[in-house]
Formats: sequence, structure tokens, C-alpha cells
Amino acid sequence: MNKKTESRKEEIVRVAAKLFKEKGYSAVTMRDLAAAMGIKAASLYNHINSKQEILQLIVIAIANEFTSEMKSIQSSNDSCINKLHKIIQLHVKLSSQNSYGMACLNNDWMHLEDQLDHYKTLRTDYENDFRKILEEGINTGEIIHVKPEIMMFSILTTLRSLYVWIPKKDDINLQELSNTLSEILIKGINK
Amino acid sequence: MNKKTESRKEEIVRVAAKLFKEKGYSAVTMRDLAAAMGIKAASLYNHINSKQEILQLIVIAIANEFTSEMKSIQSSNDSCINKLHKIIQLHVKLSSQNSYGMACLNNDWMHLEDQLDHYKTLRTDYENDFRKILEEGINTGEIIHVKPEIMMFSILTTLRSLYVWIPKKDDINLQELSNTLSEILIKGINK
DNA sequence: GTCTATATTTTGATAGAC
DNA sequence: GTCTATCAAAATATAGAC
Repeated sequence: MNKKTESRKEEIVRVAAKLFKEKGYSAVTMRDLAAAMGIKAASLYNHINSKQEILQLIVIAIANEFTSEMKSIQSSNDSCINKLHKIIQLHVKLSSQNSYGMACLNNDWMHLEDQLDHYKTLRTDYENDFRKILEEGINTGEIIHVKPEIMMFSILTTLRSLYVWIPKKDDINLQELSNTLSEILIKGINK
Repeated sequence: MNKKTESRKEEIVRVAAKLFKEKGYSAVTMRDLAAAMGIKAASLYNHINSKQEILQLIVIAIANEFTSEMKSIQSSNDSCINKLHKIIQLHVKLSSQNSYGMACLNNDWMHLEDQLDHYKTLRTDYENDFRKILEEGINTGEIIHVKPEIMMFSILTTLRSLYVWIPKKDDINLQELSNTLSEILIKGINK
């Protein structure tokens, strides 16, 4: 969204995500957030109902994006290896678009209250879809036969940590990063 | 250390690490910790000086272990690939020995106060040593020629996230886990 | 839409009895 | 070594003026 059309509420959520990434949800106070916005804490409540609402807006929006895109990848006719390439591209895209939000998703989801169960469901579904792609690749012979659980863990934790690393390297072309990651994660590093 | 010889202070640190893993340092109160110990919050202060001291004891101890072991690996005569195998084993070992502490190290280091700079130095040194091993492997032709930074990121984030995953899978033989991880991280998953 | 003022709860930490 | 009682600071959130 264009910054000129960004609402005050959206601005609060964006600034909050940045602070949450640096110190974590619990360690950021409404006064910290207000100071970063250049207003007083009480003024925040004219736009949002609670600190908890901010966290929900950040986390659930991204989780829904992952869910939606995974369903699209899953229903395509690509080979398993190509589905994995697409998943890698998805994580690179969302991590570069919103590295602050990705940090919240990864580190602060457990501080969700009402939406905690909903988030857990989305996350488990995503992992199940990922695992199914690996299992199918093993069955068709595209992928080596090691425990899909360990393979998924290895790949997914790398992708989930991209937010730590992408903002430091914004000079790198994102397509190149996706390609290099695909090479490392899928082909390995052994010569 | 044997539980029978575990001091009350060590017990507090151990229980705190478990709570910190679940909710993060900032979200755990001294009252939470006291309740988990079966005593009142005020009683904790007979054994420790502050909440901050607990965090320091958890994080710095593990960081020192990583530093010490990395120096040992670095000074060995192993090939670069074998040095990587040893690093993987090191992370599996420390993550299985103390998954709660590893979670703190990864998620709560930024809440260190006096020891923050010291921790950052240890972490940067570790990453530099790791990168040097990869660069040497590229030079000698043992390892494919991709940016060592991306390769290190990919491997290290997987290893740093082991704590999430190991306690769920304690039925898995740790040597087998090290071997499978080595296979995935070094040889890749492509057939 | 932001402010001041304030209510209410929670926090880390201390003092002193037992 | 643990307790009760308590402090001082900091937290989320609300009310009402401008």
C-alpha cells in the first residue's frame, strides 16, 4: 500500500512490528510505541483497542498469506522439486516485503490470546502441506529417502529465519537469493 | 551435574530457562518463576540478585561452551567437511543437553544488559570462525562455490533452531540425527 | 486526533519476622 | 531458607478537555 494512503492505524501496526522485532512483544510498552509514533500513549487508543489487537493484526494477516499461497502451490501441476522452489520464493518474498512482521510471526505468536488456537491451526496445516510435498517427492524418486520430518525441519527453519538476514542484505537481488537458497537447500553444498 | 548435588540457585536457573523458552524472558515474572519453584517470589532473592542475573547465567554459560568448542574444531587437522560435521554434532549435543537454555540464547540475548556487548562479541567471533571454514572449503574445492554468507546463514539458522525440534523427538538417536542433518545440510536432498 | 490526568494492576525488589 | 508485608516504578487502559 502507498504510504500516502496509509491510515493512522496501519502506521501504528507497521511501527509496532518494527519495535516487536527488536525487543519482542512483551518488552515493548505502549509508551515505547507512542514515542516512536511521536504521540502520547493515550492517543494510540483512538485508533486501536489494545496492544493485543496490534499483535493479532500483524500475525494473522501474514499467516493467512502463507496459507493462501500454499494452497495455490499445492494445487498446481508442478513437480515436487518445483513446488519446493515456489515455497522458497514465497518465503523470500514475504520476508523481504515485511521482515518486521515475519519476526513477530516467528517470535511472538505465543502471546496471542483469543487468536492463539486459530494461529496454531494455520501453522500446523502449513507444515502438513509441506510434509506431503516432500513425501510425494520421496515416493516418485525425486527426493532422497531421508525422514521427511528432518528434511522439513531443516528447510523450514532456514526459511523461517530469513527475516533475520534479508534486511541486512538488501543489495542482493531477491531472485538471486531464491536461486542460491534453492541450490543450497535442494542440491546441498557438497561438490 | 547430578540433581542430588544441584544447588537451589542452579535449580532456579534451570526452571527459569524452561519458563523463558515458553514465554520469553520479558513475559516471565518473578512470581511465575517462584510459583514454578513452589515458593514465594521474595524467597528467590535469597539465592539470586536479580532477574537479569538469571538470564546472564543461562546465556553466557552456553555462549562460552560454543566458543570453546569452536576453537577446538578450528585448530584440528580435519578437512573442512569434517569440521562442518563436528560443528553439526556440537549443536546437536548442546541443543539436546539444554534445549531450554538454547531457546534463551536464541530469543532473549537482546535483553542482556551489562553482558550484552560481551555476548555480541562471542557471537560474531563464532560466525567469523564458521565463515572461515566455509571459505577454506571453497578454496580447496571441497565445497561448491556459492556465497559463503548465504551458505553459513542456511546451515547456522537450521542448527540454531534445533532446540525447537529436538525435545519433541527424544526417541531419535542423537548420532542418527547428526548424521541425517549432515547428509541434508552438506549433500542436499536432490537425488 | 491528541492531550492531561488518573484509575487499576502488575512488576522487580527490599525489610524484617520466624 | 521461606514467609508476610510492603514499596516504588512501570504497565495497560479510560475519561474528558481541547
